[in-house]
Amino acid sequence: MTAAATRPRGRPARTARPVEETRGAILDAALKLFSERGFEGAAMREIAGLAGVEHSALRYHYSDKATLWRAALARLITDMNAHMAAGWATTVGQPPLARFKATLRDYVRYCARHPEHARIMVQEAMGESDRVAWIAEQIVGPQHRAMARVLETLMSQGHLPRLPIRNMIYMLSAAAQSPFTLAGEVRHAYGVDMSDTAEIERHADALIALLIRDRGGQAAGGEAGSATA
Amino acid sequence: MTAAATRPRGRPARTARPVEETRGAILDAALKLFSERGFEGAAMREIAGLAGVEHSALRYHYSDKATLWRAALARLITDMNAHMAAGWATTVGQPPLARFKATLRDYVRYCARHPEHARIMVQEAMGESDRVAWIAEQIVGPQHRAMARVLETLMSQGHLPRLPIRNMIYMLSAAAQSPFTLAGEVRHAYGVDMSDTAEIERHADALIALLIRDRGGQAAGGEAGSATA
DNA sequence: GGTATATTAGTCCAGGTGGGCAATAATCAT
DNA sequence: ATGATTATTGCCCACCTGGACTAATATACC
Repeated sequence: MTAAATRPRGRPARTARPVEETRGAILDAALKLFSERGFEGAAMREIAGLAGVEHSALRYHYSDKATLWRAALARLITDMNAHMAAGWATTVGQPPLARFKATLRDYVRYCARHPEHARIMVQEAMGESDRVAWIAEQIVGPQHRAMARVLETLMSQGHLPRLPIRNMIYMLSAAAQSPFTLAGEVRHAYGVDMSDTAEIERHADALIALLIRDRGGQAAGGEAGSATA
Repeated sequence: MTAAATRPRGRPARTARPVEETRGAILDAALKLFSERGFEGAAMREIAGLAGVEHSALRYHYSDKATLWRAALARLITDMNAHMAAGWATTVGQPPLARFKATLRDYVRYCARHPEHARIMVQEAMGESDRVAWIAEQIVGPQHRAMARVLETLMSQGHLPRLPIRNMIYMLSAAAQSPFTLAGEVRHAYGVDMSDTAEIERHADALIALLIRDRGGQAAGGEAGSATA
């Protein structure tokens, strides 16, 4: 793992590895280990090793462990916003219900590719650390405000069951994330690899069928599977 | 905190504190800290302090950190099985759909009172530790087998949308647990205390309304709130 | 060329970690 | 009474932790 230790000392040649790449590698490693072991469980030295740097480099780029954590999460949400915005752009012109379905499918795909996201949320959502407050303010707040508007519209049109918005949001996101957040459990219990494309699309189908009430009645699972794989 | 440190050495007098009580306190503390900080993040000494013992006592009763973890989880599922079985017994004689609804409500109540449960599942479901395998075999397997039978019956009767069972199970449990697992986030983002009884019942109502399709059409939220608070 | 700066590697430290082991006191079996 | 068992604390260890600090060196700027 300590793939470093061979690089010469001093500032590297401009051709060697651009700073952004180093920073990116560090954030990737941080995200992976924070999500697997939690904030306290993840060791700076291990993050450094996974990123191919010496542990002092972490403290050069990010002064603190807490700062590193915040940077890693900030990049995560930047990536998510980009992903969701891109998906949203491809459905422009379609009717609202179709756009919502497509967005749900897109969100499931995001959850499948970034299971760290939900895992970190769960890990931090307890203790009294100021990280919870940071998450609630920076991530949850804006996200939920945006969702609430869409959900209310769809409820009033009868496409979604009329439920308290907050409960709906939590149920919806949890249902989307669950088998990917628990991918290790699924693998052990069922021998199924949730990163498989077919499994991802099947879960998206299931989520849509569970939520959407179109044609005034049961939405059997059949109509899905349409989107590009 | 370290409420111990004053107790004299040697075996305590029979009147002091029965062994079972000590063991129970240790398991309580372990569960709390494992769920808050993860396996690596939770320190044996801190668990001991919370339980009011010296850290060597942990290694006397449970030889290993891993053994302690397993003991804590074993007691957790014992408690859950007892809780669910008790609830199940109170609905004997009622029609299957009513029993299912009551069980859902009961499960939501359990999730609210034991948020550590789901949190530990998420925390462990990743890494390559043998704890995942243990969970999958000891907990997830039996639980899902039991649920699958019930869900299939209800699907064939049209009370639930017909979806792949596995996806249904993961969506259902996640939707039930979510706001309690993330209680800290909810508190910061909405200022709402999810351990409040009214909130618990409201979430149970929402879950039931989301899942159940009775009368062949939309199940609006109204019909719930019936059960005892 | 010289100087400042950016970025790395490596060393050190005080404190915490899980685990090993002996000491001690209450209880139990004989 | 005595010796074994049980339940507990106290202390030791090698190792790991986050962070502070130093040395080294390639680039950028003058």
